[in-house]
Amino acid sequence: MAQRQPPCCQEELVHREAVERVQSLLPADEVLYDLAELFKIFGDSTRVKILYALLEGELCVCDLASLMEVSQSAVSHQLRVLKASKLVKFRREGKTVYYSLADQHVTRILSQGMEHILE
Amino acid sequence: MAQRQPPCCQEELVHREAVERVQSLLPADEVLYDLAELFKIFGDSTRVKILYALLEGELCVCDLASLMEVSQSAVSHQLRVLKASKLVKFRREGKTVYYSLADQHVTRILSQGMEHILE
DNA sequence: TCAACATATGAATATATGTTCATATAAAGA
DNA sequence: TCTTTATATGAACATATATTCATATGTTGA
Repeated sequence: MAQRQPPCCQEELVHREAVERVQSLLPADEVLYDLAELFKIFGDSTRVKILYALLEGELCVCDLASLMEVSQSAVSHQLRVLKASKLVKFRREGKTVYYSLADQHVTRILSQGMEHILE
Repeated sequence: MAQRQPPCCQEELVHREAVERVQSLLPADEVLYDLAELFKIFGDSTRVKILYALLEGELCVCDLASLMEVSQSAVSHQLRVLKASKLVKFRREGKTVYYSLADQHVTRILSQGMEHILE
């Protein structure tokens, strides 16, 4: 994580003012770390596909498994991740567990990303 | 990737209509894959920090290195990734290379993510 | 052309993470 | 209670990826 590196921009004032200004404006490292962790969740095609599928409404685990074309186990593991990040919620009905999106952020994040891609 | 799994939801119609409907609405696998690849870029704290820093304006590589507290090499490697995803652009001025955000999507994606986190 | 600096990049390494396999838990019905 | 079905989870393995180190490339000025 940290490092000590050979000279870089030794000319004293790299662009000191700029760097200091940005530094004062940057969110705390912890926040940036959490943010990265959030995006990491979206950074897997199985999970993205699950999220996209849930845009249409709730689905049970095996519905998702057949959609994804991955094993029930894999889906379940991923749902666990999504659950932990509060991106999805679930309700149990007998043996079946139905998952759905937790809030609107998922929709917005997905569509912003999609916009970038489709350009 | 693929799999053949023990019975899951054998009861014939999992929720066949729902699954088929969602299936017809889902973007192509390739698109979903690209989308995940995009988010993967945001899923690293060094890169997120770089992007956040660039929100304030252009910075050179060593400015970024000192902000990030990582080596010049590490920053450069990450800038390469960001460049490849068209999230940042750059201009050269003598020996110095200045990076800046490529478009507004970065801003929007970051802020949507931030909103989710701060809840 | 040579020296110095800013940046880029290849190789190696360490770590993170997704899937599979086996199995556990939970609910329903006989 | 026993069985079946749906889901969850732990361990192991394979792959992906971020950083470091060494070095290359590109630019400026002497």
